[in-house]
Amino acid sequence: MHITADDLLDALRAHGHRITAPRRAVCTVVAASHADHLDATEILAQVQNLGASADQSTVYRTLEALESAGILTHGHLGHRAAVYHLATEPPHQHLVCNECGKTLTLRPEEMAAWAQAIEQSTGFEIDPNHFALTGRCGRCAGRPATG
Amino acid sequence: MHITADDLLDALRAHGHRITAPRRAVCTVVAASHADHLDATEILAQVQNLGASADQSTVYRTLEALESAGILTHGHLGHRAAVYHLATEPPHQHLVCNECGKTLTLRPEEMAAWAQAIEQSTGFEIDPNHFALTGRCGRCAGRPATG
DNA sequence: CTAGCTGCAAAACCTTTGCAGATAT
DNA sequence: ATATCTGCAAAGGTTTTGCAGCTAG
Repeated sequence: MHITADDLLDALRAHGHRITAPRRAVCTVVAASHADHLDATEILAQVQNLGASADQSTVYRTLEALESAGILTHGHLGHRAAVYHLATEPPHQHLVCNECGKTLTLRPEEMAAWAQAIEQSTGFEIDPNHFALTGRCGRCAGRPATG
Repeated sequence: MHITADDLLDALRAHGHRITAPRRAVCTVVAASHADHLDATEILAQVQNLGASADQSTVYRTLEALESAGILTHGHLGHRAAVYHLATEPPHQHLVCNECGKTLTLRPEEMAAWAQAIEQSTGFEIDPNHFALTGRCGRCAGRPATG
């Protein structure tokens, strides 16, 4: 089951944050965008689409509150603004093509073996959500996928 | 052998760029920092340490010229400014610890098998230089390296 | 000579911050 | 009642851009 706006509001409450109209709107947008990767500007735009009003700084502060409640995280897809996703989404590594800008997502299984090998040899525990890897997609590299 | 400032200047010339005093200075700094990862501000500072003068915008424009000549690349280590390194350095993936900020470097062999697996299943050709991966280092995760 | 480079200054971009007034609890 | 939140406006840091003049080739 997907997280709802109320779940997010509950998480805020549980962490001692207050519930206000702008926060309700941001939570509604974030809950509705569970699978997308919206940046703060896009979140603001959708809040306004809802007929609500909020300042950009309020959006950032609300997103920060959600992150501090452990229910939201942000990551970086290339040079654009940070994108936000629910912490309950399965962790996934993004691959962004330098040439055409296309983003693909690596499933956890495709990361796991490698991440574990790194972890064993270096002790380093990779957080796949935070930064995308860049390179060239199959089309741009002229090397179509075999799978 | 390492690349010298003259090699960099030759590369610029070969790509139809002109050689000027600020460019000589930037190339000297970049050649001298072959193993480091300097950002544009640090490069400017070192240019000035050399007694040369250059505007920040000239530094950026020179770095861009070197990149367009294919001899320099930049990458992102977390949220700081972009860092530059010679394209002739062996490709290496950086791992940056979210907690203590420590950066470690993965040797090409540690990337290769995984990168090839990704490439075969998705066609995507990973450029390991561009973005660091984040996570927690062994010390911060309380999980010391075994190798 | 002239295309390309320079410094300066200003803008763009994303994000954070200071503040005085408003509001949830 | 009061700690927290809000909007506004301004600043932060990095990078880009416009421009008039300078300079390498």
